[in-house]
Amino acid sequence: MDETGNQAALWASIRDALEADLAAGLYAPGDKLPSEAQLAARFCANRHTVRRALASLAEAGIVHARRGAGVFVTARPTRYRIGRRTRFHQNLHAAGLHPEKRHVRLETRPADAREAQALDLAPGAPVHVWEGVSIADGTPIALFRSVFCAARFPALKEALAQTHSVTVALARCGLEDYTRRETRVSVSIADAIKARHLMLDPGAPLLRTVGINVDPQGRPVEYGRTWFAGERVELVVGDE
Amino acid sequence: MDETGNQAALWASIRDALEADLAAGLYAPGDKLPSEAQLAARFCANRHTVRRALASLAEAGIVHARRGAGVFVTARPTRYRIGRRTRFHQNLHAAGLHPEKRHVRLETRPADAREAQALDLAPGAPVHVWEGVSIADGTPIALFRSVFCAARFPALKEALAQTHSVTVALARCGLEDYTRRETRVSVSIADAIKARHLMLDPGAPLLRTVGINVDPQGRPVEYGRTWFAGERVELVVGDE
DNA sequence: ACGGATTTGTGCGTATGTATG
DNA sequence: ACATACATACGCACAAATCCG
Repeated sequence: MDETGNQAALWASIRDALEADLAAGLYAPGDKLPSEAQLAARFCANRHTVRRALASLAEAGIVHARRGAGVFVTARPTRYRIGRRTRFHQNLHAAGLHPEKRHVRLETRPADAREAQALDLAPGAPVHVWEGVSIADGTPIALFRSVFCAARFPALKEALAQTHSVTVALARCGLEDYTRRETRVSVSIADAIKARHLMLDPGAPLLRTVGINVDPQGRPVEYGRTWFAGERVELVVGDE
Repeated sequence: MDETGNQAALWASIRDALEADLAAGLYAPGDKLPSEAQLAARFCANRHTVRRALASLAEAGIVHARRGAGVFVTARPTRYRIGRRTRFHQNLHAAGLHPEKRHVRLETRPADAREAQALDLAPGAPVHVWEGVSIADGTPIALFRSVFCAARFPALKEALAQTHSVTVALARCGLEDYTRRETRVSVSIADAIKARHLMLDPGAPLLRTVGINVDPQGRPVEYGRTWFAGERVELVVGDE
């Protein structure tokens, strides 16, 4: 019988008990659960029965097992909302996290072909490039690279260096508002450099977004690429 | 020198030429490019210069190299738009692809906790579950699992079996219109079963979306989970 | 760098209760 | 009443990955 009827199966009770423990914060995200043998002893059940319960939790993405290591509480992915008004600080602050941005590179250089096309500039036109790591509550969330037209926003580089915020820096340069025209999402694999910045293993899956922010007249102002740590982020679209 | 202004660097020209070839469809996704030596001969440049161009393409995710094998065109043809009006057939048909859905499972069973919560049902309430593979031009794009309230749409199972279309089947059951309330995007890793369905290697990264479609009154009607083949799909959000 | 202990993954065998026809 | 199928539960053994001294 499923859990359809009169009596709950033992494994389902174990799952519920573990789920309650997790909800109560007894085990924090990233923590290792007691070994299957220990759990079997605690619930006075066979290890297979415990495994059935753990499988149910794993299927729901609540825990995940690593052979030889243990069963771990899946770190709650931070929900990152993407839409017409994607703002990093607002986004994470609303989620109760402490957002932070660390500089990796900030320079002015000629645009390459893709950047020029995205920003509707002549190839080789000077652009400000800001690269950094987005951090929430101390753990790196994403690596970003934003490109802006340097001719239109001459003072943007200093503004970014001072404010660490695209929204504020653009406002200082006279742009009151901007919106996201389109975001494309794909997967990519962390190379050695991205892995180091994000504190991941090389080869870890990343969520790659490419977006263009436009001014109220619809002209592109920012060409942004972001690589999110796949295991730490869930993107949310809709319901703006 | 970079492409610092006056004159385009040779490697950039080579990259642009290759990119044009790719855009022209000269090399199809998955194809192997000519060897670096052959390309060097074609462009009358040193192999290092060709490698610089290929590196630029690889960095953009357009090609990827496999040591000892060659440089391959990254298969990322399908841009799949997600938004308030996500419709599989429309979506791919608009992209000039031939969409198709293959049944994997179609059954009625009690809802599990998550499904019940998503659809706002009592736990264990009967739901129709439709699972299948979305195919575009013969290659599998995604694995989907859709859950509907069986009490509200008693005839939906047959309608799905006949029409292979959520939109049409729901219309037959009296629901004229529905919209996507929210979509969550995350990465996951293909297990053996998903890999077989999607014709991928186990361990390949997937784009996982979880979405809820609601009727005009805002009541949830479909709880849909989809696993896209990461290397074959790019999700597009915005500009609806 | 290596070995042994720990932990999860997998397979098989057995037994029992329950729903189905 | 009976056979069958299925989910549940337990036990044992070994493989594979990991951890730690």
